[in-house]
Amino acid sequence: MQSRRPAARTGRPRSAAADAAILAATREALVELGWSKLTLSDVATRAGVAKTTLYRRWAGKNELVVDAVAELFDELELPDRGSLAADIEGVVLQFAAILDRPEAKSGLMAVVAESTRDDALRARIRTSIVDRQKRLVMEGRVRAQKRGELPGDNDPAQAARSADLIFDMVAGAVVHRTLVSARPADEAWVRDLTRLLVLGLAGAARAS
Amino acid sequence: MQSRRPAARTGRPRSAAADAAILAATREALVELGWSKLTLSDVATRAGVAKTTLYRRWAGKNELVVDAVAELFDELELPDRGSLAADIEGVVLQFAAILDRPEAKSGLMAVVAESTRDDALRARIRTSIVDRQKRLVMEGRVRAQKRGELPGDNDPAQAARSADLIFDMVAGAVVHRTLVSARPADEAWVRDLTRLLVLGLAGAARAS
Amino acid sequence: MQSRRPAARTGRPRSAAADAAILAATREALVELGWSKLTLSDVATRAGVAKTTLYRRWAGKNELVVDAVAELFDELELPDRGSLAADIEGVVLQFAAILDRPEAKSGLMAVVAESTRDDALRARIRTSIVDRQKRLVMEGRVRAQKRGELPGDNDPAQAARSADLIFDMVAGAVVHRTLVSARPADEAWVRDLTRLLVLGLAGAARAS
Amino acid sequence: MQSRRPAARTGRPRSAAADAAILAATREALVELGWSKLTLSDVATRAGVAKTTLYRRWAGKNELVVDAVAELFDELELPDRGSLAADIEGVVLQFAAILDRPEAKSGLMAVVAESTRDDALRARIRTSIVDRQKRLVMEGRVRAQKRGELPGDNDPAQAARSADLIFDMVAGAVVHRTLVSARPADEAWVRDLTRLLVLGLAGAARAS
DNA sequence: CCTTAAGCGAGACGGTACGTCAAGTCTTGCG
DNA sequence: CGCAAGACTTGACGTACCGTCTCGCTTAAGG
Repeated sequence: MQSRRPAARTGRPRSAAADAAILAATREALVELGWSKLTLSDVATRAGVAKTTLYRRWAGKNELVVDAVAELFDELELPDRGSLAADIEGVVLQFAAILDRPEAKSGLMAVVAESTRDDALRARIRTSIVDRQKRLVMEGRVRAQKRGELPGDNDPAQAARSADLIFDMVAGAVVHRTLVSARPADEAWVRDLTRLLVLGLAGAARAS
Repeated sequence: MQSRRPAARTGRPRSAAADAAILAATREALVELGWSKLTLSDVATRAGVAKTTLYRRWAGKNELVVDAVAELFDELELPDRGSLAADIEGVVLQFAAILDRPEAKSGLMAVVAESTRDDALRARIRTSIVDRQKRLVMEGRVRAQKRGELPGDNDPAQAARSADLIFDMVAGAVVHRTLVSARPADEAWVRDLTRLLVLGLAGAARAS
Repeated sequence: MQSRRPAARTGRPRSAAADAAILAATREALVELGWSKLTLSDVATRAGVAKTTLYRRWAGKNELVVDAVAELFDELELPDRGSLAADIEGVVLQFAAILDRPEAKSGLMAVVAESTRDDALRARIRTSIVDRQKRLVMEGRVRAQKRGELPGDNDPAQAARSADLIFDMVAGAVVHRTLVSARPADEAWVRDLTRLLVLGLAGAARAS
Repeated sequence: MQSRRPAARTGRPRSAAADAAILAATREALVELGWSKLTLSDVATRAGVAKTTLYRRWAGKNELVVDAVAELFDELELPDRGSLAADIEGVVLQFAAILDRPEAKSGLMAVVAESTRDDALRARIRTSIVDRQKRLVMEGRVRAQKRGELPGDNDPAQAARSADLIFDMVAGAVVHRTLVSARPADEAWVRDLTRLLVLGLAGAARAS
């Protein structure tokens, strides 16, 4: 999660409790203050930790917030609800629920914005957050193929392109709905989204 | 664009040139420095204007950047390319091109992130940027209905919901592709996106 | 009092009332705010006058305050109380009373401090304020000589030196008492001061 | 000299060198710029210190200048020259020499002016500067009494009043001579001042 | 068990930007 | 041309965080 140190074997080991306290304090501060007013001094105080301890483990605000937010997405999973549409609805609702929490709202978009000028940060976001979700898309696709809801992949490259597209559309739609349009991604909306998507996929399967 | 003052007729009038210079300087600074390293002092210097002049017209960094970025979207338009799919492709490519510019990338997501904690800012974003694009969706819908590509609106409320959904999906997908996935929203990708969407709409029209 | 303009005969003449209003407003602001927090904008507002009008007549804060304070000293006079000691006591009490007013306290020392680095300002202070008081010393001396309380001036240069010394001692003592020691220059104190001074002068007269 | 903190034993200790550098830089800036153009930013730069360091130790310009000027008066002492008159002359010349230095001229009167509206500042001036000098008056008085030049104190309250008066007269005269009259408090002038004072004191002793 | 190297808290440090304020100038339109 | 109004440039203000540093103390592993 944080910078790997190459096997320091002597000296006092780092407190494991501090990490958890810091990440929790970060989320708490995100809720209360939002990204732009969050300060590392404040986080350190909340965590009952010195500023130096914090800087020893994270390079700065961006990295810290990525890790703090990433933990929120660990709870995402893909339950088997019996059909492609139901599976999608389930996972999208989970995603929307996470994104509706203020610590995710405030933090996630901000680090994405920062990542437009910081490749290392973008890589960290991808590793810690995005790829974790994309895995769900792949699993859902395989599961739907087993069920016969989607055709098998004749062309693997085409399959990857399709997965990327679906992922951008679904994740993008939820984010846009939640943050830009500022309206809730509730069950009705998710049902409409899923319906449009599944119909599109079905049409594409017929056409190909 | 900035706060309207109710017709002050006495005293020296505000320099109109300064507004343009400031917004241009803001975009320039966004390109070079990105959102988080952009400072109002620097913008003022670039614009050849005093910091106080800047604060007299905008409440802060957020408001300024919204206005600076909003001007980028003024060039969006919906050319008639003969079919719904072609129209969508055309406008999405325009949107993607704007979003690919560094001043838009850096600035837009940052103010969206800020807006999660600032209702006035969100309203400003909506007025200055979002609604301008949504108008294109409405126009495209009407045009497609005239062509017979889409059924007429039996239920206006349902039509609005549908337009909102499409807008969130398309805009969200482009944003997610560009900023999160960090891959270009090029013609091939846009064609795939459009195809999936049009098939979905067609399927929905059949089903209803 | 203010900068002399050499007979402008065309255009709208300057409002004479404005001068008085500005100086009164300056004293009022001195009372309320003190020297360092007094601003020319505020003075202009109080006087119901534009800032430009103020700058057209005074070069800056220092000059304005000198003139505003100088008017306070116009009321000083040397009443004939029948003896040197009584005359001194009378005028010193008057001086102490003026110096006790907050607009004098705040303003006078500040401009004196400024004048250590500004010869023109020092000259203005001397002309407008100091020499007006020193005249009283000279008058008192002559009057005492007429009464036979002091010997005539055999040596005019020595007489001038003596007058200067007395002036510095008396004025300096009152200022120091009032501002530095921050205790009132009341009747008892003035009587002690006068007694010491008159005894000294008498001793000097005997010794020469 | 600055605010006493009650023995903080944790954290990085304050640099002692910084204090000296800041006070020296303040005096240097007073010489070059005078009180009103002295800025704390400039002082910080001269001292090779961050502005925050300066504000951490002094509340503002006034407090800083008081301390910077106070150090100048540390060199004052009362040498035993054998007679009351000679002792007075000696110490007055020292005082005049200090007051003639531009950093004292510029700074001292300004803070006195400010102190008319700031009781804490006046107390600081009194503690750091005034009382240090007044001690010299008391010592001189005792020494003269031992020599038989002045009568013993029958009435202690009267003695204190007398000492206060002498102090205000002498210090006030030197200040007035130097700053208001703007003429040097040289040996001849100091001799005249001392003579008048000693004659007055002698007369008072005879009369009582 | 005892050295020893790192972790740790506290908080001072040099910086940079903030948003505000006052100084003094300039630009309007009105009288 | 005087004047009121108010926008303008300039530059200092005092504050807040940044990320680094210097202390003195604590803590575990390894000799």
